[in-house]
Amino acid sequence: MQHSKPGEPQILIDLSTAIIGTDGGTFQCRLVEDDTETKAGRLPFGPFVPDQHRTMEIGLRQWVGEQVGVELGHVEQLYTFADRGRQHTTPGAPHVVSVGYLALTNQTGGQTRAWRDIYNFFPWEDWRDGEPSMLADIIYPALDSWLARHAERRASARLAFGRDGLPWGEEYVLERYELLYEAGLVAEAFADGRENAMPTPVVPGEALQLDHRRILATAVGRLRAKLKYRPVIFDLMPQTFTLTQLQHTAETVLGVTLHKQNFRRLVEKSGFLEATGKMSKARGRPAELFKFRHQERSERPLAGLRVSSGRTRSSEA
Amino acid sequence: MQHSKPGEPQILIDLSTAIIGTDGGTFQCRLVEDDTETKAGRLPFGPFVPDQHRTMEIGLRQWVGEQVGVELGHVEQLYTFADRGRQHTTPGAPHVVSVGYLALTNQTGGQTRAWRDIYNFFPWEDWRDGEPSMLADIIYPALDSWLARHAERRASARLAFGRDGLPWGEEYVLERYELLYEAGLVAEAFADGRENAMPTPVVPGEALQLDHRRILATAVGRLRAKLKYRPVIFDLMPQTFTLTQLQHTAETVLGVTLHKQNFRRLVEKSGFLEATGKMSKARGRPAELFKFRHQERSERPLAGLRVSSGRTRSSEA
DNA sequence: TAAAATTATACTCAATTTGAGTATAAATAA
DNA sequence: TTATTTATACTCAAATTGAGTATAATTTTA
Repeated sequence: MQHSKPGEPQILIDLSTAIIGTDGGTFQCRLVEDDTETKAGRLPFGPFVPDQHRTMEIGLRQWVGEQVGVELGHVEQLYTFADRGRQHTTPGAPHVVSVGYLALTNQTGGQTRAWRDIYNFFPWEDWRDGEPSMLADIIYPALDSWLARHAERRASARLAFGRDGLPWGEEYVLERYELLYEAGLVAEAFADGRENAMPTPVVPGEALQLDHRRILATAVGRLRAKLKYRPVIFDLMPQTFTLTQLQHTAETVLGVTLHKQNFRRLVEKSGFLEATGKMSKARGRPAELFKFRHQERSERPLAGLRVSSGRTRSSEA
Repeated sequence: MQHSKPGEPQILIDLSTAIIGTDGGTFQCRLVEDDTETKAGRLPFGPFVPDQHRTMEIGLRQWVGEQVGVELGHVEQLYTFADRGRQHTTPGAPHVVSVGYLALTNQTGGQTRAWRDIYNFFPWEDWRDGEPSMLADIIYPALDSWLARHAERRASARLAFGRDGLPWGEEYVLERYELLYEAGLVAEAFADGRENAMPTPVVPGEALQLDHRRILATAVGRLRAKLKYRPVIFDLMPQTFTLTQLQHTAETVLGVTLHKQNFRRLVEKSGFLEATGKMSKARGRPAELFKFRHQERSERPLAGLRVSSGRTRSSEA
């Protein structure tokens, strides 16, 4: 039939995991600390070794355990990336295919250097204080100039960035990052030797090693989309929490602000919460502490959070 | 770092594509004709050869072109399967990982032996005439007997099959198939040598080679889910079509019947359709022919079809 | 050829959901 | 003790959804 003959170049599969958590109002991703300060960060990753790993998930849990030792909640496969030119490119070396995973955790060490704010890597994704000014100031001009020479990509750009009156779809994180990459506006495009890449990245935002920023973008996009139809948000929460904490977590992930009273209504009606009777002590009126009904996770089929962004934080003030 | 040493077993990546189309009321998948009648069918597939394929999509298009020659519309990656024991298991042979793809087409040769009705493989998924009786007669008793010994899987089974008053979620196609596999109730479980597998498949439904029925289940589940928030249905339609044809296609894919007047309202409001002014000639009152506005595909962000099943076809009669 | 059957399309209407508030309560901070 | 902060309850109009009824334009059949 059509199977590869021996002697053909070896394929190596890397398992890379974007471990995501939140801490107060920050949206965090766990990086590996073993690299020098000067080099770009990286996600925990390692090869899939079929002899040792019965499944890929077993493999990734090994690498996560060895490299960062975070306890994982929800784990899901994201996408398999195999395009040439987005990986280690040592000639003669095996071709590397990377399988990206998303993992959620509720233990974030807010202080550690290893937990980084995800919006460092995608500053244009955080709309909690309104539309980031860098879009109009930097990204749109640069993108438009590239689009002038690539008219065929205009429709994708309009959809991804919500131009011409289209809404900003918070889940199109990957589509936006890939357009910026394609247009040569992010650092990785230069590293990968794209002919049109700018020698200095035009768009603000920190790079990661290899294709790890692409995997992280996939993870954030998937998480934002999933939040709306599955109760995954609870994997990011501590044992008990107030409704405001829950809302802040949702806002942090989605990168938008939500209407407080309607958020409560939605989430209370969903049946996922159980009041503990205890109260939180902070400033202002104490709030009731809730916990997630693990039972219900399998019971209720969908129900999650829909976005209907209230006012922005700035206009609230 | 942690890369695989030379001498470790080779990895081979297979690219397998579920090509899906519809023809009138049937939901079809393209199989390869090269196999003997007695053997189970298979999807077009072949290895990913990095030297020849710049991307996996290029690879899959080659195998599809050579093996079935169908013109593909929308193409999307589904999932990467790597578990041991679900693949060629010749000892010493390279470990096979398969990357499944979904492709949509509007050219289905309804007559050919190669185009098979998808509901042959998943007869429990077709609810257009109401709940298939095999669920109550065969599947639930067998599953319950297995669940008695595997209480930890009960919650998943309730969600997947909509037991105990939960709704039947038409998109959980993969979850249902995998549960049946796990319970040893489908033919592939026996072929893969699961200890608990029944020697004769308990549940009706034709098998496919290798893990191809699993890939097809993933494809159907993804397609059903996607139909609700993206205008992918138009990739299954001919150039022009009536609203009834469009509805039948949606019903065929989703496996449920829909309320006619509300379907019209939804789809007309969506802005994806353009009237051609021409009329179809058939029985009854002629219907207006519409075409899809390709422009709008990128304009409108989401909007698709929500399921709110009307009456079943049987209760309609 | 007229009535029956078939299919398409227009329109209605109540129930529910959503978006955007106002009002009030219970704490801490000035 | 008054202001500030945060939480929670409740309202209300607009939009969407689910489930019809009514009627129009064909073909089939008696």
